[in-house]
Amino acid sequence: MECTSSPGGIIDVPAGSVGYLLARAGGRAIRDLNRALEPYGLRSRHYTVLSASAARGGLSQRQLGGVLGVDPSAVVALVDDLERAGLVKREADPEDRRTRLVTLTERGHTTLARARELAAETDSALLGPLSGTERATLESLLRRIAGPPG
Amino acid sequence: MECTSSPGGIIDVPAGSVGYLLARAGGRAIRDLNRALEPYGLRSRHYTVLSASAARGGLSQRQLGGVLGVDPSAVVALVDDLERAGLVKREADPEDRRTRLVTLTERGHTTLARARELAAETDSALLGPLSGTERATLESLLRRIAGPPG
DNA sequence: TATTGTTATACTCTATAACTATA
DNA sequence: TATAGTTATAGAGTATAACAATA
Repeated sequence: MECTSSPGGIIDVPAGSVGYLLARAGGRAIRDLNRALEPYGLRSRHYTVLSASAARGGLSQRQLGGVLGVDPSAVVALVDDLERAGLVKREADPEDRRTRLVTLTERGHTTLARARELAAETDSALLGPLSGTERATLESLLRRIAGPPG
Repeated sequence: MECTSSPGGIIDVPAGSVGYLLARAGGRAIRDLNRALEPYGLRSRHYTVLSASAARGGLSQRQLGGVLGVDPSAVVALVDDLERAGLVKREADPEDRRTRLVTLTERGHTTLARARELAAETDSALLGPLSGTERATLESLLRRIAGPPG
């Protein structure tokens, strides 16, 4: 009977453990990023929406949901938050009046830049125990298994 | 403007992306395992409780929470479910009448064995794109960053 | 008829505080 | 007083169905 309080590491990992380790590390990554973004009134989901909108320049909400693997109804709430904070605008699509193109405001771009820094710092803290090449290896392996959204 | 429907892979990953990839892969792992366990009326959290209880043989609920990184109040609900399903028992601790030792029933052991198989299959499916050595590398890297529970 | 955005709803997960019985 | 278990509750995340406007 050793280390029952376990304050230093993972002791009992179920067989079939890689999924468990992924879920645990992923949960930690989200919690850490949420904490870092808290002063800006944002959460990690807002950051991904902001980032995807900037990268594509005027995505519809349906496209946002597809790219990020988020349900369209959830996208509505996230864009609501960002619009209320003045970080994005919903603009009319001249080609289809059903869709609303999400674009970043100037303030949205500056906030995104700051959020990127915070995300990079959070990543560095999480990956602290790993060397540079090990981090690259991990990212490469994760990209191959993370698969499509959903 | 390429692949806006993105049915084949992750296209727009925010900078500071390893955490994002971890969260995405971890979410997928949990969803897949939950789906596999559904016919048994269990979810992934039940499986970890079952597995940890078997490995240590008679853990208190407080210890379970510590080992798994789950809040004690959540442990109560999980053990309630498992006890109702006849998979675990709450036994009196002869040394401290406050604590209740969680142990597996015979049926709990057989169910755990089956759940282990399903978890291993789920892991294999998730890690399908990776070779054996790559899987080992991934697991090793994850163990170093997953850190203590919580 | 199909699709976009939207609302409403529900269930899981997580986290916190407070209560009880024991220590 | 401190701890183990428990209860209640609230928030975030996720998923589904249905509806209005538009295609």
